[in-house]
Amino acid sequence: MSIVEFLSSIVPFTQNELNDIQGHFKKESVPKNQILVHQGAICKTLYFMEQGMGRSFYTKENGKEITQWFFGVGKFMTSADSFFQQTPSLYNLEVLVDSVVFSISKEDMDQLFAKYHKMEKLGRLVTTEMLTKIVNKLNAIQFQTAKERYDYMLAEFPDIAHQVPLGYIASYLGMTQETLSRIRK
Amino acid sequence: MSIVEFLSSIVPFTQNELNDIQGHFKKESVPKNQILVHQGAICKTLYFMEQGMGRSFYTKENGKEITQWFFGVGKFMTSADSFFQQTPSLYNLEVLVDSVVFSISKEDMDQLFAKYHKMEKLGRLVTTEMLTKIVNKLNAIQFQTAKERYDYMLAEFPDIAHQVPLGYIASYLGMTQETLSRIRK
DNA sequence: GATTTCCTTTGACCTATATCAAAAAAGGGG
DNA sequence: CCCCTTTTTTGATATAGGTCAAAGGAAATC
Repeated sequence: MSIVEFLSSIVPFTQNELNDIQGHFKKESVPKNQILVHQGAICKTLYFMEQGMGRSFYTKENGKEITQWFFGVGKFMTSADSFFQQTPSLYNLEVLVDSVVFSISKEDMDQLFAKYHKMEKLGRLVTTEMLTKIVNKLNAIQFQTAKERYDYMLAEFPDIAHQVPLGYIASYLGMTQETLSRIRK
Repeated sequence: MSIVEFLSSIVPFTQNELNDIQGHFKKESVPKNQILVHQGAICKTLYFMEQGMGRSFYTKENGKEITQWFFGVGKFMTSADSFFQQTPSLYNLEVLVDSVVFSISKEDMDQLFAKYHKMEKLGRLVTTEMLTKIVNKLNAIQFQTAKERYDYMLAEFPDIAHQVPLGYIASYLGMTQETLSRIRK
């Protein structure tokens, strides 16, 4: 899914607007395992995942990695907090397979928000959708058994669930890899 | 904090705009324990808490109530999902003490979003802030001990933490009332 | 002020999941 | 195709927090 298709699917931009907006995005190929943003750095770029997949994760004091979110095709990938408030990112942003992304800087994005009311609306809608998803995850984590949480994962990220190491999923779901391994049977 | 003060603190509206916007909100006094939205109903109204406090909660099959969020002075109170997507609410919305709210309907809100680019921006910013807070709660729930979670609660809702029944807080934090009681010592 | 209802604490026991350790399986590069 | 690394599975043991039950306190109602 191209960024133009994505934008159009949410808010009805004119062709001219789409051209202008698209001009602010830069298409990039990113090789597997590349880190787009490091924990502690300020995230200056928003990415749209055209092809591939990624995750955000942080490293605990004990060195263990905790996956915080997965990003599939057709999603915006960023450390939302860090990008929008320009504060140090709590997470690393990593591409999990060879991917193609469209990137845009904070300044350009702000410009688009300011220029197009419709873009601001799109921003609001996308943020609302993200909010809903996080609430879903929260409910899963807080009130469901390990087994049910895995089912939630399969439902939320069907395409991703079978393509990443078990440990990534386990930490995303707030359980150990051993537990997840036992559950899958 | 009045709604006008709140709006102005986020986006610089003109006096005319503020007057127009304020005209769409209705001031209401709501008595303690009143339910503003019932689980399963579509939430048609957004509330701004001028005075008082509230919570969202749902009732599990076994009859137990789970608090999902607390709303203090100067916050918007709604079942975000239900309000923005007009889908059945997963939660009840309840006022915990005698309160004063400003209410606005979905239609009026959409009108304001459409009329004022700045309002759309405000919507985006408020949603982003909420997103950040939910992520914080998620981290607390997922990776912290019961003791640390209580500390998070005290930090996030200092004014509310000491004014509501222990059970409300316990379920919000994903633990039993007994556990929370033991922790507080 | 007494009574009833609600809220909080305490105690004994239990269970899901964590931890630690190691074996088994899968995958990738030369 | 083999070796080395990474990932997954399995086993044994430990523990935070849950569950159930009941006693104390507090506070609303009459």
